[in-house]
Amino acid sequence: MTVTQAPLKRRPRPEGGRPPPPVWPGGGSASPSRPGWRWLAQVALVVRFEKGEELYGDDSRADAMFAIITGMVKIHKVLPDGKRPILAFLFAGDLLGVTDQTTHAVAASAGSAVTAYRYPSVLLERSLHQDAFLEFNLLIRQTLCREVREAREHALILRRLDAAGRLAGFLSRLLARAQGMGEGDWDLYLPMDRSDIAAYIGTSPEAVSRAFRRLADDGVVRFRDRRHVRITNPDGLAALAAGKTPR
Amino acid sequence: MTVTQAPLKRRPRPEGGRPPPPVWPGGGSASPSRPGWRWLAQVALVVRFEKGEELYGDDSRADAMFAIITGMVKIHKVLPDGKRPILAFLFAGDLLGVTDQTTHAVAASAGSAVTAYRYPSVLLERSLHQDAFLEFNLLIRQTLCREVREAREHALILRRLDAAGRLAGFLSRLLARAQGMGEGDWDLYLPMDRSDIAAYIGTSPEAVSRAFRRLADDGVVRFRDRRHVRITNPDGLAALAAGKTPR
DNA sequence: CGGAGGCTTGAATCCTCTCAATGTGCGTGG
DNA sequence: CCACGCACATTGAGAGGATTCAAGCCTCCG
Repeated sequence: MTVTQAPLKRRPRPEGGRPPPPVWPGGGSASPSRPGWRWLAQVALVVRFEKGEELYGDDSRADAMFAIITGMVKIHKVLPDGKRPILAFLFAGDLLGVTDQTTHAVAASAGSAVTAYRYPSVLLERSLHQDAFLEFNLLIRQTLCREVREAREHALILRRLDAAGRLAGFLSRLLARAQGMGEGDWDLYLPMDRSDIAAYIGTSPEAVSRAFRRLADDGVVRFRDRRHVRITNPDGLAALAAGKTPR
Repeated sequence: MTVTQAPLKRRPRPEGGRPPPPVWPGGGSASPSRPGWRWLAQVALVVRFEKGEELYGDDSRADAMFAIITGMVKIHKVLPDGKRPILAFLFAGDLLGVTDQTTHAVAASAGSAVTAYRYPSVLLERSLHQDAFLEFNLLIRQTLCREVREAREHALILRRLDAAGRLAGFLSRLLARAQGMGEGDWDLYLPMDRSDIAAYIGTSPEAVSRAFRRLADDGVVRFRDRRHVRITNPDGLAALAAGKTPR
């Protein structure tokens, strides 16, 4: 982790990254036009992580939370056999590290180069008063509710047994998120590689490859290159995602 | 839903149910000895649901939250094909219906006869002041954090491909919960039937049956009857649950 | 231009799912 | 008190899809 700078009077404007679009930390994908958590900036440090670096580890002390400015973060667990199943992908604008325990139950690592605000809990507790406290609680609640929703959608994806269906569900969520943020219509950038997708939808990279091929053969998607996919048949994707072949 | 009574000056003491033990609504399995949310009782109605009745439906208005006094509640989603995958089981002491949206994203229905406190959001908003508001936020945060943790554990269970492993994971969580509440050591009561378990671990009732048989044959568990199981080899169960055959 | 890593494809094996039928337990009614 | 019936639970057989191991291909970067 690299501490790039301490915030001065104003939040610095992040330079526009290309694939993952920068967004103000607001805790939600739906509302970049939040009242603004200016008070949060008082205790924020801007930090940078290289791809693969850990923001925090499994069972590490929960001494800070983060707001992603640019980049992609993977939430994962480390299993006794060395597997690292991915439980969530987080992007610009997302908050992570929120808990009510003294230790994180999962690990977070940078899926790409990541810049983020870091909010040490100690400083947060000290600096929160009155209105700020109220807004903070609102923010936390929104963040946690979103985490619950996303975890449940993830569970619904994982229930499916056919890899194509799971992949379709995954793409649907990525698409919904991108469109919710005013992104380009049907063009999707995949910030993660095949094995990350596999670790998220609970299958092997080979199965992901085959599922992509199937979707492409069915005319549901079309690849520009390995990381850029265009949804050519949204209804077909939705049908697959909705559970044509659920368990 | 049946409104049994409006709370008077004190929270009524629920008569001791046998299989599912009654617990004060405290929002967590770990802390029945919470400071007590006495102020919550001001707006609470005690309601009763028969087995199968819905506490709230998919996409219904989020106009109240509940605290379970006795019984078991299933959180599920209704899929277009009629399937009703179960996302969570909730028991005495659990809070449900917490959200930051105007509508629930999932449905909740009684898995057994259920008595619960019902807290209409309108009344909650009106009656929360100062200290109560602070405690309320704490309660909400704890509840949501727990939901996130449980949803993630659920996802980890769903990742596994062998039915025995998934069932072991499910039993482990049930056991941890029971023991966390000071329950009998290694005897487990299953408040749900086989198809509910199947709907939760993402498989068919037949597979659940076969997985149970396998666990029994391996000497990991032993059935007294269909609903009472004794963990005869906790280490073996943990080994299976931890991922002997993960994906 | 060369190498390394990621991605894709191929073939054999295993497991689960589905469809059916049988067995068990509980509640009801006679 | 006993017998019946319904719902749940278990068991069986066949087919389909996924996982695994292994090898070849492509792309990107140095």
